[in-house]
This record gives sequence, C-alpha cells and structure tokens, in this order.
Amino acid sequence: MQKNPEELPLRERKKLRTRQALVDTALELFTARDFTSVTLDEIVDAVEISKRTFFRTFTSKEDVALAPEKELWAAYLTDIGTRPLTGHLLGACEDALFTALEQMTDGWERRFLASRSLADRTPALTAHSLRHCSEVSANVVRILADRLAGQSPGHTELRLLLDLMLAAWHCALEAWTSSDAAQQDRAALVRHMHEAFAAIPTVAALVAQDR
Amino acid sequence: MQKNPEELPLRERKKLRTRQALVDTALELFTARDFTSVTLDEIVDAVEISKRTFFRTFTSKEDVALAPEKELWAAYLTDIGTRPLTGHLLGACEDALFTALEQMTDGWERRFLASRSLADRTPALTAHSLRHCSEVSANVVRILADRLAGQSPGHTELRLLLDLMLAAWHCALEAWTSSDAAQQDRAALVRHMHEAFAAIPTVAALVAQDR
DNA sequence: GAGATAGTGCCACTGAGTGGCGTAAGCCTA
DNA sequence: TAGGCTTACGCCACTCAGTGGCACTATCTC
Repeated sequence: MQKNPEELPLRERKKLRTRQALVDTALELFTARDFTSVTLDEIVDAVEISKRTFFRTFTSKEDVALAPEKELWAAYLTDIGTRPLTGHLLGACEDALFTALEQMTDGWERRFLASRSLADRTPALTAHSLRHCSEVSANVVRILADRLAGQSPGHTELRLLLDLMLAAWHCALEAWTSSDAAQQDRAALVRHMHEAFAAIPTVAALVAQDR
Repeated sequence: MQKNPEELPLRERKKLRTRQALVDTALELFTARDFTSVTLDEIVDAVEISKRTFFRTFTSKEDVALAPEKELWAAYLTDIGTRPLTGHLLGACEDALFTALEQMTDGWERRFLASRSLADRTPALTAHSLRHCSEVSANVVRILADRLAGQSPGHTELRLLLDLMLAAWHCALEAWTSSDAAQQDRAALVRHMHEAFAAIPTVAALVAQDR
C-alpha cells in the first residue's frame, strides 16, 4: 500500500520536487539546444541546487535525460512480477508493457517524447538507454524463470522472446517519434505498439519455413 | 583486392603497429586491474605515445577496449553486402556471422575474450557495445532492405529477424565467456552459437502457438 | 635533396564526476 | 517548543576523459 505524496514527510516531498524540476528543466534545455552542448552547471543553476546534489539524485547527465524511460520500465518490472502467467507468454509480456504505460502519470508522454527524440540523435543517450533496456530484460528473464520454475521455456528461449518484444517496442518507438506532432500522444504510441507486435508472428512464420 | 600489410606505405604500417600495440596493452592493463581504474595516461605511457595520438586512433577509452568486437562486425557488414540471398534469410544472416568469425586473424579470440569479459562486468563497456551492435543492426537492415528491394519482408520484420539473431549471439557469448578457460577457443564459440541459433525456431514455435 | 603532406607531441582548457567536511534543514522526544 | 539527532545540502578541491591549437618531425613525391 503506497502513501499519498501529500502524506510523505516534507523532506521526501522536497526531494521529489527537485527531482521533477531537474527532469523538466534538463529536458527543456536539451531539447532547446543539444544534449552535449548543455552543461551540467547550466541545469544545476537553473534549478538552483549544487552540482553535488544533482549527483545524489541522478547517477549521470544521461540518467536525468532518460528518467521517463526508467520510470516506465520500473512499472513494467513490478507488473511482470505479479501478473498471472497462464497461457500465452509473449502475450503476457506485451500486456505488461501496455499496463505499465497506463500507469504513467499525466504529462509523462511529453517528457518521454522529448527524452526519446534526444536519445535518437545522441549517441551517449542511445548507449545508456540500450544498457538500461538490457538490464531490465535480464531482470525480467530472471523473474519469469523463477516464477515458471523450470516447467517451461529455458533461459535462452525466454531471453529471445523478451528481446523479440523489445525489438518490436523499439520499432514502435521509432515510428512514434518520427510521426508528426499531432500524432504523438499516448494512444498513438499504443497503436504503433500493436502494429509492431503484430509483426512478431510474421517473423516467427518466416523463421519456421524452410526448416 | 586487398594489399598485403608489407606493401603498405611505412606511415600506414606504423599506424597499424601503434594501433595494435594500444589494443594489446590496453586489454592487458584492463584485465589485470579494472577498466575504470586504469587511466588513459597509463596506457599511453606504456605504448609511449601522446594522449593526443590515442584520440586520433580511437574515439574513446571504451573504443579501444571493444576493438576486437568492432573488427568482427566490420567483417560481418562486408560479408552481408555481397552474400547471395537465395532461400532462408535468417540462415544467411547466421552464416555471415560464421564467415566473419573465420576471417578474424590469429590471436583474435584471445583479445575478443578479454574484451567480452571486461564488457560483461563494466557498465560503460556494456553500453558502448550495445550501441555499436544496434548501429550495425541498423546498417544491416538498410543493406538487406536495399538488396531485397521491397519484394520481401518489410523493414520492421527485417529488424526483428536481425535482433533475434543478435539476441542468440549474445546468449552464445554469455555461455562462452562463462565457460572454463580450456573451452574458450573459437571452435567452442562456434558450438555455443549453433546451440543458441537452434533456440530461434523453438521460440518461433512458441510464438506461433496460441495465436 | 627540397618541398609538400601527412602524423605526432605538447600545452592549456572544458566539463563530468567524486571525496570530504562543515552547516542547515527536517525530524523526534519530552 | 526546545533539545539533540539524523539526513541532506552546499562548497571546495581534485581526478580524469576528451578537445583545440600550434610547433615540429617524419614520410612521401618528384
């Protein structure tokens, strides 16, 4: 059971507030100019905190830029840990992503879009994003292997399944970020995800033939 | 048609020599201690070149540590650009990887093993490695889409196929690097690759059922 | 051998990230 | 509501990766 934000001690509320302020202004500055050309000092000055405090809140300059993405995957991990796993496994993995998406608060998609657009054109962000994704994937495989307790697909197969979904997810993201601004809301992202996920059985069929 | 190294101008030979020396000593130092704790100055002093020259040869500290991997993927790209694409597409992609592997010179597997072991336990290297992989993947998709000229699977499907193979490749690598030292030669890697690639049809079947 | 054309070394600089310590703000008990 | 207690913050100095500029030296070409 989670407490309301209002009921958190003042200290925690302040931390969350500065955290959010950092994400907002950082994404704003990065979007207005460029990830690399914006210095940490600028961000820190804008939010009026010390650089030292920044690194107590985020692990790196990249970390703050990818905050929305990490938020999503954190929700994904908690969902995949509790979701019933009867029936189609890939379907469960996909559904967990839709559910995680729904749990994001208002305004998340704006930040996420900014974050993704930056990541697409900034090598350092691409790298960090991919690493985070692979860490999540490894965690999911561990969780699923644990929950399914040996009765089902092996470690390797689970990982391939996950990576297949992630590949589709990235395709959907690419389509979303490169579409025109009017079509960059959450519903549109969901549509792109459905389209991309639909390609998975096609590929499966492609692999299965000629064998 | 490639010239022999002996027939290259002296300047080029020297560059190649320092490049190789950098990779060797860097991997040695990183392996003996740790990627992060070894400074660039140490490497540069050991090879007796200036830091400035280092950055004319490699783009970053990570770059030199991942040199063996990049070598492999460069060979992969040239192969996939010329290989006949009749029949099974996934098979062609897999075969290109075996071919690229065969083209690596003697001693490559030692360096590659060191590089991979480091990457497995160094977040910064993991990130760079994944980014490079995704760049290669994007290139391969572009090349294949170009060569197949619309008659065959779409952009999305190609990408899923590639990422599926890459996922299997990473599984094979993981098995290889975590096996005991006596089993870490190139033949063993090939065996792990065959095993991992064999999981792909299994996953395809898993996806196809319940649909 | 002389002039053109690289590649190299050196130096100063920026900017990310860290350790340490004093201080202030929020917290808890009486 | 005053006291100590804990936790976070600011500040300072530092390391290290990476870059720009310029003088210098080695290689190539004729």
